[in-house]
Amino acid sequence: MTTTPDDVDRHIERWLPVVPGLDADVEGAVTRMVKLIRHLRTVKERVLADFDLPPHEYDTLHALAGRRGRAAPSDLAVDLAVAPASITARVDTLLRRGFVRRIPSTVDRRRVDVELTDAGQAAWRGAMEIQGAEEHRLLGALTATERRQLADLLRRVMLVAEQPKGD
Amino acid sequence: MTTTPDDVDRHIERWLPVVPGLDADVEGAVTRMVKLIRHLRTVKERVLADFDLPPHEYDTLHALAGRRGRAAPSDLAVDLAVAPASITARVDTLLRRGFVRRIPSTVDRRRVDVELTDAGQAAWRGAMEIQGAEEHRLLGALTATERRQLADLLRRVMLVAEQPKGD
DNA sequence: TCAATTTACTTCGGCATCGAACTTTTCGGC
DNA sequence: GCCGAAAAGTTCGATGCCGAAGTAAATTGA
Repeated sequence: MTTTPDDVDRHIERWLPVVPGLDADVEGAVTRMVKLIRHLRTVKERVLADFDLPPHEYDTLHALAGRRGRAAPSDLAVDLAVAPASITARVDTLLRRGFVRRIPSTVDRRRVDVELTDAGQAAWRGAMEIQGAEEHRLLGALTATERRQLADLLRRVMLVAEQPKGD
Repeated sequence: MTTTPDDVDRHIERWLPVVPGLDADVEGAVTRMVKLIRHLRTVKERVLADFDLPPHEYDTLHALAGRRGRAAPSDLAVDLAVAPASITARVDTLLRRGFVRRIPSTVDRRRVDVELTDAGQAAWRGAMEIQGAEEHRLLGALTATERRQLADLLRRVMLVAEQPKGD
């Protein structure tokens, strides 16, 4: 019963007088997700700095690895939820660092696949192996059963988010 | 038992062969948080577009409102987790729209408080009242008890995130 | 009292992002 | 086959952001 309050409990207390209709559980869940994700992003940036990899470059390598080392720019744009123009810029700088190469398609001459080089693969894997340690540290606050519970609750919320509002 | 799989389940299945050591519950929880927050941000942007308010302008008004309509730029920088230089720029444009005014402090002439005007207050409140509807729609997938459960699980994770790693 | 330090904010330069316009190539209907 | 529409990728211009340097004012302490 006597659970320790966190930053978000204080946050909500501070906002209640300003917005009377506030639901502590809804606002609490959403705000905690925002802060947790921001925390993970911050830690990730610190880790990547040691590898001399800006986050957006790492993310691009990561997306490529997820496509088994080869993908079209438009695929990467979708996977990374980023404008196609940004992919062009990212690939340009990764090219200069020798982490990827551009391979013009022979069957469809509009397309130019992007491929991970060995150096790119190595850079990604090196940074990746440290990635996720912080996620496990945080989620280690829960038991295995509770982690499953959390993942399941979030899945049910996700399913609503995936449905367009009009349905 | 036969829960419907969501995008994240497919995401994890796709990544398992690439990263064998993947924990489905940890990765699932984190990825769902990322995607849910992104979804909420997207919807928020759509809502704000109707009010002709770029998100960062709204956020600034929101932070000001949370300080009861008056705050120092440095306070806003902390609340918004943004560089002080960005606050200057944001206040400049809000000034042009008549949503805030700068009030030089009489006691400490380095300080320049930022104050919400009536127009700014109205713009914020107007957009705010629609804000959160989507949060409630998503969290509506759960019962009140489950929402409390979710908030509680996330609080325990938050408490770990708040502690510096060195402890 | 006054010089050194600290604090508050702004200006500046560089980078990443985006939407829109553009080029090239392919596809579809007739 | 051929012409208009669609698609893939790039270029361009504008915007927001940040870190670092700059300015001005207050505080500290000898």
